[in-house]
Amino acid sequence: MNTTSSASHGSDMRSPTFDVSVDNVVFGFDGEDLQVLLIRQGLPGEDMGEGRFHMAVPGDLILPEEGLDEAAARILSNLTSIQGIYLKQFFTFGAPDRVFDEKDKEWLTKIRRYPDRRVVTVGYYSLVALADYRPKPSSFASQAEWCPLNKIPTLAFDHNTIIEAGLEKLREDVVNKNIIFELLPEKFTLGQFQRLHEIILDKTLDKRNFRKNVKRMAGVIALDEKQAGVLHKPAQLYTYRQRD
Amino acid sequence: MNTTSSASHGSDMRSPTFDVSVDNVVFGFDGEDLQVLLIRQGLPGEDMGEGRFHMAVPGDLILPEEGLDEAAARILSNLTSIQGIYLKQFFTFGAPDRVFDEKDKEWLTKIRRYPDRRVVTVGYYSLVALADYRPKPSSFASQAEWCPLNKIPTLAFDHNTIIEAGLEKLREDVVNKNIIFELLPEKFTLGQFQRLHEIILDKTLDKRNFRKNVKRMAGVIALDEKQAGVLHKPAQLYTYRQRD
DNA sequence: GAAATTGGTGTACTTTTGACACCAAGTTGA
DNA sequence: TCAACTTGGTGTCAAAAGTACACCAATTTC
Repeated sequence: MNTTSSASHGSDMRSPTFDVSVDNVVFGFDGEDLQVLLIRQGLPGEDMGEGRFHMAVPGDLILPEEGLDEAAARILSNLTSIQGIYLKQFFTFGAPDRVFDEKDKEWLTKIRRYPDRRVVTVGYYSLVALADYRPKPSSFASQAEWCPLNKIPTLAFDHNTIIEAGLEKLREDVVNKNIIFELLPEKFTLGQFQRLHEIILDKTLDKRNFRKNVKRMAGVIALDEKQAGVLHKPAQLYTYRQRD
Repeated sequence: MNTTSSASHGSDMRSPTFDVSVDNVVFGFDGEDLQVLLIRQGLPGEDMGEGRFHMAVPGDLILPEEGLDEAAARILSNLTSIQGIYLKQFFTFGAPDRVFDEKDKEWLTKIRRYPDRRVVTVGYYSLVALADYRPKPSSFASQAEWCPLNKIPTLAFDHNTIIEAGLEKLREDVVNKNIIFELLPEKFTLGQFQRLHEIILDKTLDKRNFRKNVKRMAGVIALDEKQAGVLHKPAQLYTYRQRD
């Protein structure tokens, strides 16, 4: 029984040591495509030749006195200028072999005090309306870029898995919670609204049925305003206000 | 920027140290009530006077080479005799002040090598049909007991919060996934089935409408068998087989 | 055999979902 | 200036799902 340990919150003296990180899958919608924010892994001044470094989802070790949500918000505010962005914890990844690629191990050697230490990472996703918020122009932001969902390359660690899981969770939440408006700009057209649904749910929707549902939706308000500067019939603009 | 750290997976040398644990909210249904498995925190031979120790949800630190699911399964198999129980990760709790009660701190001093180390815990829930599986009679199981959902006392750490969150997740999953059968014995009555729904969803359902829905449900099969030894009209038994 | 308890059944109405086709208002460029 | 292109915008019908509702049946206990 000593070797298998207790189920009553530890009655032996083993003491594994872990790092805990937060990885944040930032989804952005520009009215056309759904994109994910990626970071280039490289130190300033380093040779960034093609294929020498992985891209990764933004993330960091949590600080000693920092909560998880707090860490996720910090990581995000280091990259984008605007605060108050929607953040949601969705899954924790703790496989012992999360780090297996040699490039990733090398990278950890450069930036971590204990590069071999096992890291358990808490996955968050964030939602950003790209029309409203732009990446912060800073030394790190210069390494960040938006990547369309269907063009994501092989990433560092298990980050492809993390994005996939985040997207899956986003899908569920779009159906069950009221979060999709976090991806829409303040003023949006019903075309954009429908396109966003279609991308996230990965299926085409009937235009008339979709609009029928929007009419039934609380909080979606038609504005006295139309799109301008588009090369077709301008669409009416709508906005969303949380109902009480 | 040095003090706030990088968002590209750590470009400084801070190295916080954490323990990572798994806490498992085990739900059991006995045909009447929904119950949660609790553990009495105490070492063998210790004074277990009332109020001297907290109860807690079963949990343990994860082992150095162990995955999260694996840890959750180990914790559970140390308490119940049967394997293959449904397990699901639902949320990770990492507030810096998760341990604040003096009794809890004292307890950690007894069982942990580094009792002051911050612990991030990954919450799982499990589903058990009590008619089929019984707690394992072992030195630890003797400290475990089933507690009805509405009679849960003040628990150790943030375990009341963890149970609440687990129940909330269970609720969602009962609606959206096909998991409720994990709580039902192999043979069950429609009365039990409906009662289980009512407890989990916390609302009463119409009997006739409920049964209409069950008929529409794939995988629920009426058996050629009736309840026996009950003090009222015996009910027909049903079973569930996952459809292909 | 009466009382108590849970099991078991159908119908009518409302709401939601899903399928489906055409004209309108702008732009571009021949 | 008009034809071609592109997206915006609209209604109806049928099927499915949800909701409200009341009575008799089978067993046990006393």
